[in-house]
Amino acid sequence: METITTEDYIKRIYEIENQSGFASTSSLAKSLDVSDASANDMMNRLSEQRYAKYIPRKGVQLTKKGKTIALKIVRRHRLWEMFLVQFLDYSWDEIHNEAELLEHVTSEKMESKLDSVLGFPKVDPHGDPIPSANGELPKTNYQLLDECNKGTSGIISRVSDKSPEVLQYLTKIGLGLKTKIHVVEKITFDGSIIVKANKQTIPLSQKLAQCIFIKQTKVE
Amino acid sequence: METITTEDYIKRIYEIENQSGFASTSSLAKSLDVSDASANDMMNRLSEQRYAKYIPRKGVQLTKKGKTIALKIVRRHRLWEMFLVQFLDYSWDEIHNEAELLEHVTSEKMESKLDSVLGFPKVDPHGDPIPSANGELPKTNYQLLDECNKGTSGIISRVSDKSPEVLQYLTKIGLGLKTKIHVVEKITFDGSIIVKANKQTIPLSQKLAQCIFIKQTKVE
DNA sequence: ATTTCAATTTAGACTATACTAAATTATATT
DNA sequence: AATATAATTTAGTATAGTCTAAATTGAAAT
Repeated sequence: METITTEDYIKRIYEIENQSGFASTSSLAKSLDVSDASANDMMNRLSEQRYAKYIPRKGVQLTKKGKTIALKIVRRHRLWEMFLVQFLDYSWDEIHNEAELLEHVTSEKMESKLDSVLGFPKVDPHGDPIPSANGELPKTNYQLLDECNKGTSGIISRVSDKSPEVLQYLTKIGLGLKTKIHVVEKITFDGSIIVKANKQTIPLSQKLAQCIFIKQTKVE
Repeated sequence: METITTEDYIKRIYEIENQSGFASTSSLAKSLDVSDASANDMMNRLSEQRYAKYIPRKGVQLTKKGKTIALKIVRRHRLWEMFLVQFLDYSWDEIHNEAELLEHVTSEKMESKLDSVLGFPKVDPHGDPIPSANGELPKTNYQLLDECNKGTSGIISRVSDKSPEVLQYLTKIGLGLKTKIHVVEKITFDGSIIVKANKQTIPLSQKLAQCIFIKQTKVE
């Protein structure tokens, strides 16, 4: 059976692996804020217990067993986030850390009751897809705002950064899920991007534009 | 800061202490299903950290610090139980173990949001009083059914046993919180008690009658 | 007063997780 | 090819929790 710690590692490996194919010792250590030695240790243990395949000096990749756990936890995390927003009146910038704890104390029964009272949602309050009970992840077809050309229109559909600062800032400037935006200008100098939304013209740094996904309505 | 384990010990000490004044090594060990040695160990650690006063060969008693923690956890436990029943459609026999986990991952914010969406409840689904945010326990004035005389009438207001078996059995024979009952007969032979409820005559073992508290409406 | 038995405590060992410091290896640069 | 740098691994140690087995203590019964 998995401990909270191993669940956290597994989930993090899953996330890193999705981005770069392998979770290296140092990426994992940095991401979980532990020493490289600790991460290395855990990689060995996870590999012994067949949650991950360990390729020395390269990193780990989850096995099927590991991936199943990861998706379970991601599912629970996202269901809880929905729940906090819809039933406890939380806002999208306050939920990540709470769900980070709740995800580890969720029974099958609770998971399915949550799912049901929420009306079987497909995405969470940040637009992240919620894996199904049997571990399937709905495919989405979003475009990174940073990669959209001038003239593109779309609807904000996902924000990948979960830090309160970023989410609060977006709220402050009037951007949230479902907001319609239009790319007015791309500044080559610093990669920033100027969009129109809610009848306002808003400049976004490149870094910010790299956290925002839109569903395109018009391609230029 | 408290770990989940120490929180569990503290809560259990609180419960045992309320019943018998002291939590002894063996009572604690038995109740938490650990060895006497482990319980003894923890008693020492809790005492070092000033959660409890340890009287050798006698047992522990919570300090003010310890009692504050205990009440916090009890509060969270009972709020979650309410929540599971009211929002997730759980029944009273399914909630104890779930709340046992949730109570340890509950922030101040979550606690107060729960309290508020529930309408600041005073008791949980088993009739147990919910400590207030500043650690006060509403006083109740209930009578143990086992101690009621023939002729007494009242309303079931609290069930102290939290095991699914007992709670399911009560449900099955038509007894729950708010059920009106009347003591028809007390059998000296085995201590059992015969009550009338929902127009039915129901025999209850002494052991069962010792789990049920009523609010008296008529004393004989 | 002594014995006996149950409860308590101590001793020693194990696991999971973390750390720091040192050693090793791989990669990139000259 | 030789070296410098960065990443990884190993070694050794710490802490919180668990256990079993042995030693101690206290209280009840003879």
